[in-house]
Amino acid sequence: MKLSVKSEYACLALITLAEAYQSGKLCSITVVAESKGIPKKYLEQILLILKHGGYVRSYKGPKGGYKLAKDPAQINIAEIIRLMDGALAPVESVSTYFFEHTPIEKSPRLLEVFRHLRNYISDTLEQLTLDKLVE
Amino acid sequence: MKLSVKSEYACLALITLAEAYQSGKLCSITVVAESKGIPKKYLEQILLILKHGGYVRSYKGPKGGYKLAKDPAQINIAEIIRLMDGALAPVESVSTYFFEHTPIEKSPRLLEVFRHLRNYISDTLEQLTLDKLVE
DNA sequence: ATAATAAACTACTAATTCTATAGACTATAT
DNA sequence: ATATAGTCTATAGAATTAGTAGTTTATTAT
Repeated sequence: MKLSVKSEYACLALITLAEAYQSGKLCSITVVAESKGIPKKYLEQILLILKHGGYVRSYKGPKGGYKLAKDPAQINIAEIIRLMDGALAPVESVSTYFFEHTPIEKSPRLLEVFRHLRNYISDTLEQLTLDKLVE
Repeated sequence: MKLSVKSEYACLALITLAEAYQSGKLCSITVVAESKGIPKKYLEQILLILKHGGYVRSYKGPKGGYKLAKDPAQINIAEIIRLMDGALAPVESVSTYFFEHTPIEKSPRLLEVFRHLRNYISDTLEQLTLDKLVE
């Protein structure tokens, strides 16, 4: 019931890019990694996933780097975590994305509570867009 | 951001024992395992942890088995999950139990949201006592 | 007493996941 | 041409998870 470091890194990287969004400037992997204390080679993979997900754009060569592909207000934390870690659900079977049989189904009331928690977390993080996270 | 199977098994086992609580009858590991579809030898370990945690009492020998050590209304799901899986926090650094440095600290606003989620999950599961889960 | 039953305990293993590193390749600005 | 910066694939070490195995201890019934 915890967030992966990978998701945390993804959020931090996007926040960094969101801060640079107004100026239109690019940020290199190195700059992002150093500003947030993220291992550079690991961040590389994370940014690639974000790129394939359509959240960032990249430019090669000197003066190259990354920038957000859309407005910070159009990117929410829920979708980022889902992209990096999979479903947000506290229990797999509560997920709306997959349905796997898990033992907890044997208690409908417990399942109900976890479903509620999933919705709450989901709603909260869907409303949390990058513009609300820039300093 | 998901619950372990171990926690799910623990909750289901306790619900089973809560259902037998009024009658005062004991439930053997075999009975609990079969009624909830839990691997018997794994459940054995889980019940042992619950016993050491003071949640259940056990009796050896023929006619032996397990029963709750306290009233179902005195046992909440939050403490069970903490016992089995550790802190409930969606992010370690939000935990009140340990303080470890995690990357997310670099964004106080994000940390704030996760802290809120932790409290919400915690409060919800602390109010969820076993008596509310019996059929 | 003894056999049967059921919990207690310890050790182990197989698979998966997570975090991170390595290195070769491609594109681009100067 | 060269340096810079992203792309891609592979891999490795550690930790965790879920589950199994086997032996020991206590208790009940015969």
